[in-house]
Amino acid sequence: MSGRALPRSFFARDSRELATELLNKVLVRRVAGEPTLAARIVEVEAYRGADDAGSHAFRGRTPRNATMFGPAGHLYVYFTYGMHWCANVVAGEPGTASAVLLRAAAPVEGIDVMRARRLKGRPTKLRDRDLLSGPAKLCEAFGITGTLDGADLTRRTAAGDLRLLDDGTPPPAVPLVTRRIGLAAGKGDEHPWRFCVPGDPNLSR
DNA sequence: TTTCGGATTCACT
DNA sequence: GTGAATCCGAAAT
Repeated sequence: MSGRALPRSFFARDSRELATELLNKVLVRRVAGEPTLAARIVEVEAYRGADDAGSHAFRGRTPRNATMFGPAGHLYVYFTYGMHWCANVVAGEPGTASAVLLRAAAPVEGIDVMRARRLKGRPTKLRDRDLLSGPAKLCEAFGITGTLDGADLTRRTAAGDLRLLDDGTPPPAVPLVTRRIGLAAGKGDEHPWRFCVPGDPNLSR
C-alpha cells in the first residue's frame, strides 16, 4: 500500500469536517515481522467535547478520555461492553476534546491476518465484508487495544507504525449522512454526525 | 465502596 | 428480533 501520510494539519480541524475527509483514506498498520494491514475507511462518526452529550468528553477530562484533550492526529482507544475496543482519531485544537470514531472499513491488504484475528478459533465463516464492518471488529482485526491509546498517527511509534494514508482516492462527493449509532435517546443521538461511503458493502449493520 | 450502564458483537429463535 | 457475554469508568451512596 502506498500513499501520502497525512500530516498533523490534516487532523487539526472540526471533527465533523475531518470525519467526511477521512472517508476513503487508508488505515495502515505495519509491525516488524508481520504482514502489513491496510483498509479503506468507509464509515465514521464525529464526536465533540463540550456540547455533545454523546461524547466521552462531555463531562470533562478524566484519565480515560485524556487523549481526546490532547493534540490532533493521535489515536483515542477505549474499552467498552466488557470486551470490545474502539478507536478514534483526535481532531481539532488541544482542549476541544473532539474526535472521529472509526466505524467500518474495506479490507485491502493483510486479509488473512484480519480474518484469523476476527475468528479467534470460532468455526464460523467470515466474508471479507464482515471483517471490518463495525468499530470493535475493525480494532480486533487490526490488533488495536488500549496499549495504542495515545499513539501518534503522524509518526512511527514503538508499538509499530499505524498511519492514515491518502492514496489519491477522494472522499465521496456526497457522503451518506445519518444519526450516530448506539447512543441512548437524548444523549446525543439526535446529531446527524455519522458519515459513510454510500452503498459500500462494508458498512456496519 | 457500590451501582450502573455502555460509541458492540454474536449466536440463536 | 432478542438476549448474553463480560469489564471498567464514573456517578452515586
